[in-house]
Amino acid sequence: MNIHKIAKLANVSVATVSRVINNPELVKESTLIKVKTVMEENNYKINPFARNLKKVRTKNIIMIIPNDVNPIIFDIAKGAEEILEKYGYIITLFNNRKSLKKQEGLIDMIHKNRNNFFMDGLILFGSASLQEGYEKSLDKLSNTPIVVIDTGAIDKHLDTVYIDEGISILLTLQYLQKKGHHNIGVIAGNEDYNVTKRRLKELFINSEKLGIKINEENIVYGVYDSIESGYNVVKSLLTLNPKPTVIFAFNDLLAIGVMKYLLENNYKIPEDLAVISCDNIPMANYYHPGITTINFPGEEIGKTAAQILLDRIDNKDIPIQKVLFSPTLKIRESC
Amino acid sequence: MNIHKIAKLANVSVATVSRVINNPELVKESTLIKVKTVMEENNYKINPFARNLKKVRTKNIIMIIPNDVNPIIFDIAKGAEEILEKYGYIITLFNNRKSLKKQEGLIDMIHKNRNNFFMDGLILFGSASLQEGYEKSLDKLSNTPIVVIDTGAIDKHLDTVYIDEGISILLTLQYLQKKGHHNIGVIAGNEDYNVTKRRLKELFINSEKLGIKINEENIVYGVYDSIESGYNVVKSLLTLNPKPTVIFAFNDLLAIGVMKYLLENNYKIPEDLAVISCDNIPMANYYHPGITTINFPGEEIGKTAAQILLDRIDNKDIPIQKVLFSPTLKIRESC
DNA sequence: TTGTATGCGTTATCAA
DNA sequence: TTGATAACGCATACAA
Repeated sequence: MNIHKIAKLANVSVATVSRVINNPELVKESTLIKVKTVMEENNYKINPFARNLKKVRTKNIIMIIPNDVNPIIFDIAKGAEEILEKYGYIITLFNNRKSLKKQEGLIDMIHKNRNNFFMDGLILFGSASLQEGYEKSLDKLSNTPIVVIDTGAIDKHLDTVYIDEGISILLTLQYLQKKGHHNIGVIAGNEDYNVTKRRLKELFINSEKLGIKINEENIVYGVYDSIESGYNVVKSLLTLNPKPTVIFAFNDLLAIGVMKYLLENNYKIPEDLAVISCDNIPMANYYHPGITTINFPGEEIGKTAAQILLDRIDNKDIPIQKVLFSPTLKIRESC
Repeated sequence: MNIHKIAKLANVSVATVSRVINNPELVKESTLIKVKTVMEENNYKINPFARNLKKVRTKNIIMIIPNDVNPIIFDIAKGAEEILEKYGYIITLFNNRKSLKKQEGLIDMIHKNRNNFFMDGLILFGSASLQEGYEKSLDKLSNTPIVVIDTGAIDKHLDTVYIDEGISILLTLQYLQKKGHHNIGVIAGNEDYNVTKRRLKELFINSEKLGIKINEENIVYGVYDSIESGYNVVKSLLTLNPKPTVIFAFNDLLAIGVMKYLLENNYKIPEDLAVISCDNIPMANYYHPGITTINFPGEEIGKTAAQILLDRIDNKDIPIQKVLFSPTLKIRESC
């Protein structure tokens, strides 16, 4: 069923049918009703391929997320939605697990997939998980409006909502110092992620600044989306001498793995060993004991990203925007 | 930059350029190289709108998920991926939070969005969350191959991979009986979900069969994706007289909310009060104590769904397939 | 091995 | 207020 058949059935021209769809105010009431009835009766649906061949806005925003675990994503999506829906856009979360499994660069995945998806713009969550050299891949997407939500380094060429990891680390270290912890065990996430490198760099800078010493051997690496890795890698930190008095995990999932191991082995948290981390996922509140963790203002971040994207869609020539968000520390029982 | 310009620049016809893209084996080596070079130099990208106007297979499968929480989804997706990727398909998780917020029927959302996305088929997870009357909406999608993964009632008209809730409930009750529990508190999920109705029905059938009495007042309702609701609604069960000796939550998130409340209030689990639930999300293993829960064979389910979908894409006229999967009980410390 | 011509379903321009 | 028709970019049957 296409526009021609509808036209024939309604005894009008294709142009009139098109007007009924796109500019109904230009069509006489009676023909409008007639055509609409025919469309209804025949369950006519517009063909987006043909339509977009004429370069009409799709009103679709796609948000690419690098993994299926970190729940801050949904807060961000919620915030972005709130803004975008005012302008008639639909936001769709797009999560290609396959590309992750294959260690394919995120951007290359987008590039490949964009041929298969309509969109007016892209919110790209987590250059954090992008491999080195992704900037080159990004060029392929030259004409697509993109906003990056980034916990790693600031990219020069793109609009970016940036989460200040320096503050995360500083807040954590200051709090630990205040609590009297001098010996910190660190469980970082995937070694090759920008966010990991960035946090470690900030860790060195800020610990030096505060006069806290963190030995190389006190740092181990887990996998961000694997609770199990937290469970496993903490063991090596417990063999250190002197033993750390607190474990700083780079996200809540790692922290949960750590705590499970500690609880199973009859450690009291935080008395025997404290735990602190980043993300403030809902589970951080409902684990027992509750997890002290860095909170990122997800909804605000989403709203800002959406606004910037709309600006960019509206006018490709405005200057690049960078917005910085600062996290806060959510204190619970684990530390 | 389009196929015509490339043709002109390379001094060949559009047909040849098209062949370079789609049937390179039909093109002479030297022209192939020449055309490819020109395409490269001009950063030529195929226009998917024009291409799909010609009804080419997109090799895209979309999996619609009803909410962003239940992690079994990712197991299923993993299984489905494994099969689909053999045939060159890409599976994409598609999660439209907006439609959920608005309580819009899931199918209506798909219908609206399908105009904006290319796909050869659809894996529809959870008629569980579909509202009554969704079958009518489904008709709109008449021509799209669909496989439903369903924990609720079997739909007559669609290929379905079905999870046997009768067995889930039976296994749970048998285990509780064996452990000597006669007074069971039940925390069901959203009252209007098919999966909830189905489980409650099975609960009545099987408890009767086993001679276990479950009073109406022992059943309260939470919200599947809200840990907090589990935390809150368990309170009323604790005021019952006699007090239940075990809480049966309809999913792990609810169970975690329950356990958080119990642990905060110095209940010993399972000595003072046991907890059992459904889903076996990773966190069920890493909560402390570990949660005894019903395990669904997610990967197997995904593989089966993918295979059925491929069959359907291949031949629209084969009879409807129904496959039933049985869950198992994963015993940990909470019960 | 390559080229010509046509159709895919829609929108937009122009004329009536 | 409506209609005829030319694009849009690509794939393909047919011809050469």
